Amino acid sequence: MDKASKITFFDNLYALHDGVTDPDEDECASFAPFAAAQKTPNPGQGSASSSSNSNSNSKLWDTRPRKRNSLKLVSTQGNIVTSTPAEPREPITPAPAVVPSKPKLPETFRFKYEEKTPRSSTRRNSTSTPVQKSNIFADMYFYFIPNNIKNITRKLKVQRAHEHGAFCISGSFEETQKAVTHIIADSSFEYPDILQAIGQKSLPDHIIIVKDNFPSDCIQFRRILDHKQYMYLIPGRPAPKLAHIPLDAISASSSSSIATATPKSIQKEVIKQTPHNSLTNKFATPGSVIQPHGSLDVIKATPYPKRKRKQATDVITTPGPNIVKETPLLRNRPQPRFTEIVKETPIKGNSYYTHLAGSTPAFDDFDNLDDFDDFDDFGDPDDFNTADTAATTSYAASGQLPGKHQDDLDLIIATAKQHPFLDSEDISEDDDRDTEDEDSHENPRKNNPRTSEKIKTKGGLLSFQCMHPNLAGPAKPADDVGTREGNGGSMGTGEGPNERIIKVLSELESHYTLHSDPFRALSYRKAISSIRRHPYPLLTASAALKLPSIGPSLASKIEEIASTGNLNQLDTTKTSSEDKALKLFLGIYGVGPKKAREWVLKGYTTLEEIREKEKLTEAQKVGVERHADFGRRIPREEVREHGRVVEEVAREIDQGLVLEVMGSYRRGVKSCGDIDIMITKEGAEGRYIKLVLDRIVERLTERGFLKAALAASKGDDATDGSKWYGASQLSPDLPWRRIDFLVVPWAERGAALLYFTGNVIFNRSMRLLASKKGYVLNQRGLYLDVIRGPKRQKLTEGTLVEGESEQKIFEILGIPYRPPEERNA
DNA sequence: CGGCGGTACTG
DNA sequence: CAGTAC
DNA sequence: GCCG
Repeated sequence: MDKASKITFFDNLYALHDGVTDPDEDECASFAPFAAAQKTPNPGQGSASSSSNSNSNSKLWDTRPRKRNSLKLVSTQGNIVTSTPAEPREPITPAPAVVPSKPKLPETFRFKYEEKTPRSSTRRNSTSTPVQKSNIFADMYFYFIPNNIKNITRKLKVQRAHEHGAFCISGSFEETQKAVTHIIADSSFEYPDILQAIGQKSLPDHIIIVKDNFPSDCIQFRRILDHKQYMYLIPGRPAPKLAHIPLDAISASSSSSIATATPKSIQKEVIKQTPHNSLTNKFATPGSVIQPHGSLDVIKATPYPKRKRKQATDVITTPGPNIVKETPLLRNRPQPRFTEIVKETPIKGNSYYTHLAGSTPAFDDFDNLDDFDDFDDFGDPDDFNTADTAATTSYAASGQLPGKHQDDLDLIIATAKQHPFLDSEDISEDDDRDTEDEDSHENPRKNNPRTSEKIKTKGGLLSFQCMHPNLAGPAKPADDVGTREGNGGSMGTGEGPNERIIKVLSELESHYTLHSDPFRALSYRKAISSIRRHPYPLLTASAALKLPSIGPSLASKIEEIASTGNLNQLDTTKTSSEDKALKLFLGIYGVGPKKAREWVLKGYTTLEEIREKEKLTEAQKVGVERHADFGRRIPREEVREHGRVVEEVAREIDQGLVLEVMGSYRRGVKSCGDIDIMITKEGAEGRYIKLVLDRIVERLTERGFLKAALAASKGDDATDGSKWYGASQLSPDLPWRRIDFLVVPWAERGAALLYFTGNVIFNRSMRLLASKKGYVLNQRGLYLDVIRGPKRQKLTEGTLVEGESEQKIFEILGIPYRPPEERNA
């Protein structure tokens, strides 16, 4: 069911650093997303700052929204703006051994708040925000480092920690350290930095030091996670003197000796730790121990716990969100030229190759290839999403776009819009143009009269160019600009007013992509695209909020970037080794997010380790062995040669077979990620063709051309979708190549051709177009009247309108035919 | 709160 | 069915 | 993480 699948899906997800909102699984409706609170306006706030004196050096940070709408605290001058208690309050210095009873916080104990985002409340309805969301951090004393809330992100972290029961201490560490149970360090801090920050030579073992993603992870999973997980560890901290204690033992013992929790937390199996562990409890160091499934063992016996358990397990093992620094983004890559000429395929000599071999993922160096094409024409979710973004965003601000990739797509859309057939449709565009807001909304439903006008002016130009295939070609690969290391704050460089923001968000996006949070990554991509189309510098959250695809969370991040030049969350600029490994493993054919993550958690970092220690599926074996090969681009000429060989053999078997090399080759691109070959025959049944495919494969294998099979259609008469994925090699001195055979019924060859020729972005826009007109376009054909039931289930196949001819599909959709070379969106 | 594309093969 | 690929 |  949906619920189930959702849960399992979220199994994959990581607790995010600052996820301002909790994923909010179904069971925990009680945890209102923080964002909601943030949005809520702040009516009477008069007494708030009634604070006063009390210059105790140390205080608790009370970030908790008091009423149900406060927030937006002001950190006037950077330093701890903390609240000052109205009533003078003793510095908190509980005796170490004594468990401090939870102090009641004075009502007036709070930050100063300020109205900051005027329009905010209109955008999202404000959910009521419980003052205390949970109590998982009860009796924990957090000392944040840096110990201030200058940074909005940190501010939020403090706030959230507090909302979940933690005491967040500010002020001199010296004075408060007896109370401190946890040091929450900014991810950019290493152990020495921390010592320096608090002015200590060393730290007692009982104080837990974790990275600042720890609290948010705990909150997300509503458990105190094991702080010893690598993603929370602070680099450089000396190993504890105590011998390492097996987790099992610990969790066992701890689960029984756990302190009580609030009813709610019990319900949620939140295990609480006792504070001030040290003396009495040396082994069961708080946090260290607490395994989420302390209580899971109980559950184990119940019928359904499988999922639960799994989830819990995942929780423990979830690697922290580490930011990947460089990741080539599609949009930054140079646009391919569509010249047929293949001049010396640019294989950056051996360096590229060896680079790959040297355990760096193949995808790293795409920017270096002077001809770039999407690595994976159809499978890459990124491409998909990018396409989506572009497809739905249209022409806006064409002028400002110095040849970005989306231009092409915009063209398609613009073209479509201009087409007579579509004119009557609701092809909307954006809303008013009064503000700086240059954007079009994604799914606007209104038919703005001015729209057509705009299309004519702006779109007119586009549509003109649309007639000229190579529009996007000359685009200057703007990769240098703004990509430079430039630490400088607002380094605008010629590119755009918000390059810095875009760059930072891009890093986050690739981070989430790497860590298998595809939809969050999608949101980032959309946001980036939106920002990119915004011709003015974004300075405040409220301004950013006005852009489409930018919500509260991103808006606050944008403001932070605009003001500080970067994002605290990103400070970890250094790509962690875990991330590198993750990336490496994800690059292996047959290895996806699950496996890659599992392996990383096991501590593997190289292919060799995997090869030796892991049991692999057949495909994965090939993937590991040929990792370097598969990572390499295939020169167009070589693709052609592969095609030739296959065709030759095919013809020996049946003269009537029709073969076509699809994919990026068909689009005329100079180097391809793989080889896609369609096999069909007029009047032939699917079953026959399938038999033929088997024979072809057989022969090619004998011949030594095909080296390995990765996946193949089931023997039975797979009417359609008969396919064969594998590897081929032209000659012993060349790399193995990924090659796909696709058996297609004659009647569907047009749709198949269209679909498998791509590129993804183009496909996307075609689909979008089709759906706007009430069609469904897929790899089998163009359908009309596909009826979907409630649960998005297809009730009716719909009637096939066209599948044989690409041209006709274009025709029916009402757009001019575009030869493959012009489909490089 | 659910959707974010839709389908097929492997184990 | 989950994981992966296209 | 955003949108309808």
